[in-house]
Amino acid sequence: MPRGKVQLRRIQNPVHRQVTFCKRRAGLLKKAKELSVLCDADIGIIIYSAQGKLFELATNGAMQDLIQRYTGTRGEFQVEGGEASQPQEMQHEISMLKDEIDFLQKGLRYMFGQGTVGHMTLDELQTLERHLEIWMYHIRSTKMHIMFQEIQSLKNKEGILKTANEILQEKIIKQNGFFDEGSTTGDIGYGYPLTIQNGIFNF
Amino acid sequence: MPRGKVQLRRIQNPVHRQVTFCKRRAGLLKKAKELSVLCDADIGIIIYSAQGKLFELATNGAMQDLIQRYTGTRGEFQVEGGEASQPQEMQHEISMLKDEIDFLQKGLRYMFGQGTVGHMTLDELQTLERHLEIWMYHIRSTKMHIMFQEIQSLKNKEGILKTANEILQEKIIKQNGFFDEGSTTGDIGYGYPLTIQNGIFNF
DNA sequence: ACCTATTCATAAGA
DNA sequence: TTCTTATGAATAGGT
Repeated sequence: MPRGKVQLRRIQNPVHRQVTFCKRRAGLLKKAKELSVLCDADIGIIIYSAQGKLFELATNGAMQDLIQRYTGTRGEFQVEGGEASQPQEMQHEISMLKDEIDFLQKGLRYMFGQGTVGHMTLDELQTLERHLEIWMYHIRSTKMHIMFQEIQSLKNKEGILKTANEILQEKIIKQNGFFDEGSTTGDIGYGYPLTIQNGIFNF
Repeated sequence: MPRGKVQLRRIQNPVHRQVTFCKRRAGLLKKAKELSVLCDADIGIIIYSAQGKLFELATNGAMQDLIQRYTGTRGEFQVEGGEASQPQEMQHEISMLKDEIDFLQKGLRYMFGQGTVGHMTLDELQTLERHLEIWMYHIRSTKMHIMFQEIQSLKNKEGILKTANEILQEKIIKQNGFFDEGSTTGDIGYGYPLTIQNGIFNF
């Protein structure tokens, strides 16, 4: 909403998520109260945070009444022995999440294989996009690594050459001191130290 | 609110009240769904209109589970042993799986910035995919170009050093020929030509 | 149902 | 946590 639209997905940052939870929860309950008053409705809200904390609202003051009315309305539901269904729900959720992760991996096969992107659903495409990003990341990382190796190798080579060069120059100067005062340095006047720029790029 | 603030009391006009009930009810349920998704909360809402009509929402898909959880939480209903730890472990597993999915999703959002990928059409997504590939291609090309420049620069440097080195060696040999037959070459015996491998990688 | 003028809700930052 | 503020959302009153 404000300061940038928000995505309809689980907020990644836990702190951010918690703050938003507080704010929006307050907003939701406020809206519910308003609706109840304005339109003469009975409203009950039960909120369980991700941490399992309970927040509730019953505009008629008694959630139990509302629940009874609800359970009475839709049949013979009994409040008892709720132990079985809860783990079942969680099992289901775990299964769903694992399926999503599995699909992320399946995406690679899609792309490597005959690339049957044509008949994919919107959801599948979105998932595939995520996978594409990861895939490209790995490829890029590998390439970077190899190129760094090459660069390092060349720099080492450069160092060896420079050292050899210095020794050779010393040798010449030394020899010149003994036997020759001529223009020897002119022959090797390549302008060392080199002025070639290093650090063209940074990572 | 708009077109004049509304009083926080029961709307007198029945037609007006009914319209407002519909609108605000929809808004409330939408907000609840958003809160549920954004903050990973389980939310149940029960609304009885003044006429006794029921409207409900359960973000986890099962209002009855929520009611059971609720009555279990605040009632004296006992949890028989063994089953208690299981849900906690599953909660943890769910959290881990969600984190993993979050991680996979983070990449795309990063690239699209604050992009509103959430509510795009299939065509828009396809276009976006093409743009993504082109974009990545350009980024990669630019990086490759810069790295090639660096490599080329290093190779040039290497060539210059080698040339200088050869000239220096020739000079020494020449000087030795004139004045000294000693073990001059031993001093610069760095093993040229170099044996460092080139072509570690290919593009 | 659809359309604006307004007010409301709230994300981000302090 | 609370306050501020810029901005997206919700919606009251019409059509």
